[in-house]
Parts: sequence; structure tokens; C-alpha cells
Amino acid sequence: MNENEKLAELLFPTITKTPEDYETIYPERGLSEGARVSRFAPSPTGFLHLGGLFASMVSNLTTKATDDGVFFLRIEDTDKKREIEDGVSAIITGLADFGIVPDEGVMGFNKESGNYGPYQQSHRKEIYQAIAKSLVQRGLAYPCFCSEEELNELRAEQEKAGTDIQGYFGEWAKCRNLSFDEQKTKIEAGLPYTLRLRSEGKPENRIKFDDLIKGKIEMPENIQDVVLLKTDGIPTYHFAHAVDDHFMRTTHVVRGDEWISSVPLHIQLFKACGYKVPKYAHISPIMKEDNGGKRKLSKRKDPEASVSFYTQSGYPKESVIEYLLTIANSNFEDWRKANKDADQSAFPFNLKKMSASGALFDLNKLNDVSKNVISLMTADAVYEKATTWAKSYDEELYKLLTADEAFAKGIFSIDRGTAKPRKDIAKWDEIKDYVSYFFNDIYTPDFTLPENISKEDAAAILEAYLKVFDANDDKDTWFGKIKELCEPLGFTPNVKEYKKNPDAFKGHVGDVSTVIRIAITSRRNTPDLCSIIALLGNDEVKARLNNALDEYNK
RNA sequence: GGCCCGGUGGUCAAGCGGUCAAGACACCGCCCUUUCACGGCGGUAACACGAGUUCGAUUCUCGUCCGGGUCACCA
Repeated sequence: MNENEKLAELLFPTITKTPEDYETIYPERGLSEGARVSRFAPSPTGFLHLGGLFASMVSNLTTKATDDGVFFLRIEDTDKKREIEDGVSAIITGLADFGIVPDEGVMGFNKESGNYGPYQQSHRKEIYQAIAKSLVQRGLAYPCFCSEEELNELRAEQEKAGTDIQGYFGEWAKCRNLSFDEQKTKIEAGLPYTLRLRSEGKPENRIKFDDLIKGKIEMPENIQDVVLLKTDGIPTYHFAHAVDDHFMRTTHVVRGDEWISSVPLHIQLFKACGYKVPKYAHISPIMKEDNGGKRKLSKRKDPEASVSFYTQSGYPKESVIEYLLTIANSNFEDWRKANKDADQSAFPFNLKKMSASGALFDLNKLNDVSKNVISLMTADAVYEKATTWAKSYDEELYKLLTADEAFAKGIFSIDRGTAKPRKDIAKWDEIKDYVSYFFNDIYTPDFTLPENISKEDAAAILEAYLKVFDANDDKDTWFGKIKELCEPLGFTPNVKEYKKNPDAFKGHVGDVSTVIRIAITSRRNTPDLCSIIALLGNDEVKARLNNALDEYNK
């Protein structure tokens, strides 16, 4: 046994498995040619960020663009300090709320599927240690006994010296060249230590790689003796990334572009372990406008950073995904135009079409996209989704909607399914206001007239209308009756005529129907009045007309 | 500060040496129209700056500026 091997035994006496053993346990997947394996690997810090949803959508989509592609969920819970109770389920339900369900990995509390687990890093300690042990055996890693204070001093010294590159490397790496006896003494004395990479990088070397989104990137090679295993034996992100993505046979790493600067390190790690380097696709972050400038969406300042914001506001999941898709691939909107009814999953997603720069989050656009999405839904679907939402977020609305299902669906049916469906709902929390005048429980009458119509005229119109009105009229006879009301009252049924000669009339049909509309709905703008009347029924409409009439006659 | 990434209208974006520089959202106007919404038509509005390469640069190169990221026993 040489000294490296002795050191490895000293450090990892209980580790008996070798990297080769794990190669057998986690063999290559044997998928069809070109199949992509990718993953989403968040830390369970409490909630799912919009950027996380975006990254997993992209990651998932890129695997689904290949035959046999696999998308899995791995939980990176190597930092106990940041971990939050229920963090894992927050991520899983957050993803599921938007229709993203991994093919394998962590599927729920204590629930996993797939042959490459465990998928939770806290359960993979022996694997990391086995690889670490072999690194030590080969002289590529060593124990570092420096305390936090010592490291701080080191930093301060470098600060003072004004060196370009700071960190634990080369001459600065005190523990890099300890003799075996020194190491042995310290270990046997029970000193805490981390395991560091013995980097073979040189500052003058450049490393090149081809990012699937950003293109060719060239950077200095890594020279830092980074920490591989922390004092507690748990790996750092970097080491876990190399080990996990190798043994889980990841082919494509999709992640936020804040990782770009550590790619040289990652490549070095993969190579030191003898692994094939995966392809990288670094996504630009979703930005937020901040007095004039841009900044990353922040979970502390921006409610819209958390995906729960969208579920709470009642954006259908399809809308959010649809919006994210428009950001992800600029040709998505063209595709959508040509394939109005197609399912989102039919879109030929292409990683290479992703923008290299960060997009400003645009709530306006989301709303527009969402209105389109909802306008294409059937009344049944709207009813279904709106009530499901209301059940969790607006009990009063839920009761209203479910008290008379046919009635509620009738409201959502107005103009739906036509060539020009209405587009006035972007999210379910708008519905209550939108339907309020259909439900007496939440309806507050307000018969205020526009300035150009007098109370007397309004009263006359209502009185005349009351005599001829019938809730069962079809649209043409309904409107015919309104037109007939006009002339005897000094209005004209012909809008053009009115515009030509405004002084000759008190107003036109539009004004007449406005009076009726206000009497029935208390609004100046509504969807098709005739449909509303039919839904409300004879008695209710008559009562409302009379109420308004009384008001004007006071 | 070192190292990286990015920079086309208010926003998202096509573009990849020669275009009157697409399209979408937002905004404005007109048309349609019983209101609104929809739809149709039209409009305002952009290549950060400076050199260089070239017959010709938004496109290629360099520099400047601006924005972002990263330099942990966090991911």
C-alpha cells in the first residue's frame, strides 16, 4: 500500500464498495440512440420558484423531444441549514400543479421510482464517499484541516496582497502538501477535516466548452482545491453533481446560468473521476423590472416569483406553461397561430432556440396569453377549473357556482364556442366580479345613468320595455322589440342616422339598450344582454326592471 | 477588482454582410358593432457608442459604456 492508499483507508475505513461496483449497480441506460436524459435538481428550500418551473419545463421538454427521453427529479438536500420542512412536497406539488410530472426520481414523501436512486442526496452518502475514497487513493483529493478562522485569515491575506485569484489553491493551500504522518496524527487526534480536490489545473490553461444555449465559451481552467466533502462527510454541490449525474446517466444538464462560472470545475471533476462530461444548457434567468433596470426575480420582493402566486390568482396551468413557452422558444407563438387547438406537448421544442439573454417577466403578456387559452376552453372546462380553484381560494364563489351548475355553465357559455369567443377572463379570481350581477347574494344594484340620458327618459324606456319584454325571445325578436321602442320615445333605431343628425334625436338604440342593461345588470358594459336576460329568467328580470323604474320615478 | 455572459421599439423577439429591420404584447386611431369584448385595418416606436474589416455592416473583429452572473464546508 502506498501512502495515498493508506490515507484512503484511514479516511474511509468503512467504505468497501468501489467506483466499479457502482458502475455495475447503475449501468448505462441502454436507451435508443439520441435519447436525452435530463433532470431538475432543486434544494428543498420551501417553495418552487418560477425560474425553477421554467428550468424543469425546458429540461422535461428537451427529453420529450427524443425517443425514450427521461426526465427525473433529484433533491439536492446536502445543506441541512437551508432545508425546510415540507420543502420536497412543495416542489413536487408545485411542479404537478403545472402538469410537470417526472418520469422517475423523487415522486413524493419517501416515495421514489426508477433504478438510479436514491434520488435524494442525503441518502447517497456512501456513494459519494466511495468515489471520494478512490480519488484519495489516486492522489486527487486530500484532507484539509483548516478551520473557518484560518480560511478567513487566508482570504484577508490575499485581499491585502491584492492577488487576482483568491481562494484555496497552490501555495495558499496549506494542507495540500502535508506529509502522511502529519495527516495521520491530525486524523487520529480527531480533528475535523474537509476533503479537497487536489486540482491539477493551471492558471494559464484555457478550457473550452459548447453550451447548448450560450454557444462556445472559453474560460480559465479551475485551479481551486475546492471542497468535495464537508466536515460532516456530505458532498458539496459540485462533487454531488459529478457523481450523481454520472451514475444517473444524465446526458443533458439544464440549469440556471449562475452555474456557468463553475463549469470549468465541473468538467475537471468529471474528468478526475473518469466520467464523460454531460452536455450543458444554461438558461438565462427570468428578470423583473426594477426602477428602470432589470434584476432577477427575487423570492423575497416579488410575489410572482413563487409559482404559488399563479395557482392562487387562478391562472390555469396551461396559461402559465403557454406563457413560459413563448419565452422559451420564440417560434412558439407562430406555431400556436398555426395550431390553435393543438396540445402544448405537440410543440417541437428546441433547446437551441432559447434566448441567450434574460427575459423580463411580463404580466401583461401572461394575461393576454391566458385570455386566449381560456377563450378556447369549453364552458364545461371553465366551470370545472373555476370551481376547483374557488373551492380552495374563494368559498363564497364556490357556493355560488355549484348551487346551480347549469346556470353557472350558462354564464360561461355566452358567446363561447363561436368563431370569435370572448376574451375577458385571464384568471379565475376575476370571475367573481365578472359574474356578480347574476347572483343576488353578491349583486349590489346601482342604477346610475350616463350623463346623456335623463331619469325621465330612462323611466319611459323601462316602462315601454316592460310591456313587450319576454325572456324567452330569441336574439332577433328581442332586439327588434328594442328598436321598436325607439321612435315613439324620441330615439332612433338607426345609429348612423343619429350620427348624421344628432340634434334630431334624444339618442339611438345604443342608448336605449344601455338603459335596459343598467337596469338589469347595473353595468354599462356586459356580454350579450339577450343571453343574460334568458339566463336570469322572466321573473328576475321583471323585478330588476321594476326596481330601476321605481328608482327613476322617485 | 479577476473571470464569464448578455445589449434590436416600453416589453418579448425574428434576423445570421445588401431587408422600406418581421411578428406578438402594450399604447393610439379608424372600421365592424345595441355596450363591452372579439375581429379587421392602420399608426407611434428599435439595431448602446466608437473604431476597424468590407464595395457594403444590426449581422464579423477590437475597444468603451451599460446590465447580469460568479469568485463559500449554499445550492
